[in-house]
Amino acid sequence: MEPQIPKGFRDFLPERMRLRKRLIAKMTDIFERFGFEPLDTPCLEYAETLLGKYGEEGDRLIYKFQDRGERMVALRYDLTIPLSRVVAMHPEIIKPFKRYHIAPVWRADKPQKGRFREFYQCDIDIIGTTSSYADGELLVITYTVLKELGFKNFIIRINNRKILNAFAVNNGIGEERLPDFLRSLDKLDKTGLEGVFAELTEKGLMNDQLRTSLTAMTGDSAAADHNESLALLDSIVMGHEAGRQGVAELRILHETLQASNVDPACYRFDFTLARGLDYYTGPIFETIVTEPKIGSITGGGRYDNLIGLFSKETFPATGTSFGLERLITIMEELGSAESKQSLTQVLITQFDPQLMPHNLRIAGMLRDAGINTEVYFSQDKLKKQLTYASHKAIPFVAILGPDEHRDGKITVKNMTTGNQETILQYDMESWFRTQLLQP
RNA sequence: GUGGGUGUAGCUCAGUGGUUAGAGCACCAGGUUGUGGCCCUGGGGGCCGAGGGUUCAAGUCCCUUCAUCCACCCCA
Repeated sequence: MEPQIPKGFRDFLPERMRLRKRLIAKMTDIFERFGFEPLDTPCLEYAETLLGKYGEEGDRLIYKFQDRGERMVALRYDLTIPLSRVVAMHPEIIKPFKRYHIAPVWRADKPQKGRFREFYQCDIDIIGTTSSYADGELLVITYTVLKELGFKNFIIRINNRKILNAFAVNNGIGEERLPDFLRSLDKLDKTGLEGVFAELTEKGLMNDQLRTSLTAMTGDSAAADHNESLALLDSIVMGHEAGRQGVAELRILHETLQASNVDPACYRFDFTLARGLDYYTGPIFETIVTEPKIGSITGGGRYDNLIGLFSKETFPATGTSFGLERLITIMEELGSAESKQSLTQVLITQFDPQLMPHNLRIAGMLRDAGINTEVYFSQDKLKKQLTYASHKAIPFVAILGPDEHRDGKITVKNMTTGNQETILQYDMESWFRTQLLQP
């Protein structure tokens, strides 16, 4: 039969897998540095747990089916709802609860560049505090991760749902039309002000006051100075108490970023950021990269009411998510991806089947010394064995022939330089150690 | 869900309706019976995505279908 892989799903061959593992290790390291702890949950949830949490479009994209007990189950759509369920089921968890979760999620979407049906999210969330310093910390972590991965041209866009609400109220848009309004506003980057006006008109949301306000707002939305941007935001929430509070929260984010030495060029208070999910209640943020056009690479925000859906108590919460596949796509396009070198450090060639026990013994010694070692299994010509090492980019080869064996020696070869020497087996470990330390 | 592009060797792609469908790279073997990369020689590989149609003749034209990529919607 014809081998096939489901549409939108992918195999990760070793070369790519090495990069993925390295990235995940890096993020894990940073998350733990900030005091986050790991969590994992099942890939399957009851459908009712997920449905109705992501809006209409979200429900359509959830993979769902019946299990043998005829219950509707669904593959998780993100990591936030499972987290909410966990927190609601375990009220004893000490707050604030800071957890990270790196795992695949599934969406029955139509695949595209940088978009798949199975993809990894890397989430960090802080449950149980309303402090804006928590939101600020998420942004500092976002910055740290991208910096340490070697990213240069990225901008963290920051806004607050409270400000958007205030703006809508002040400009005659009813609460029930807010999601519609936000969706149109979010397209400003793509379609420009005229495009947004056109779409708002089509939706019947357009009015003169709105036109004036939006024109005024977006005119200098690219204000270089963050204090100016914040002042501008103040002016649009005029007379709206929750809106004022929203700006105050952003001031704390700004304070946090400044005190953490985050490059001011890497973030922006951006009134036009809306984000799709309905459940955000406070600060929202996402990161865009300018070089390869690929959409956002991180996204998140505060969702103080979500966990309440699963519990009598309410839990304030804030979180953000990194798109692993998109980070990788960018790293590959920018050429900062991993070298092709094998993880195997030494290949022990087979000279004579009679000597295999000695090959195995030597391999064991090297492995005990922490050196990744493989033995060649077949009795092929030495030429072929070296070709194998060469093609797999294994940096060192050890040859044990009858001559070496007789003298208790071994021939060791550096495949990069081509140099080789015959040394005592006793000295082998320190020889490799010295060589491996060199760049 | 809507609209476009592309399907020829493992990969990247040539191929004016007209013999037996090609190239580069990759792969295998030999040149070298204890030594990879460079070079030379040779070799294996293809239902030209699938199905139907037009034609004396189809990789090439038409229709259908599938796959894939891109854009929209939405999103990481």
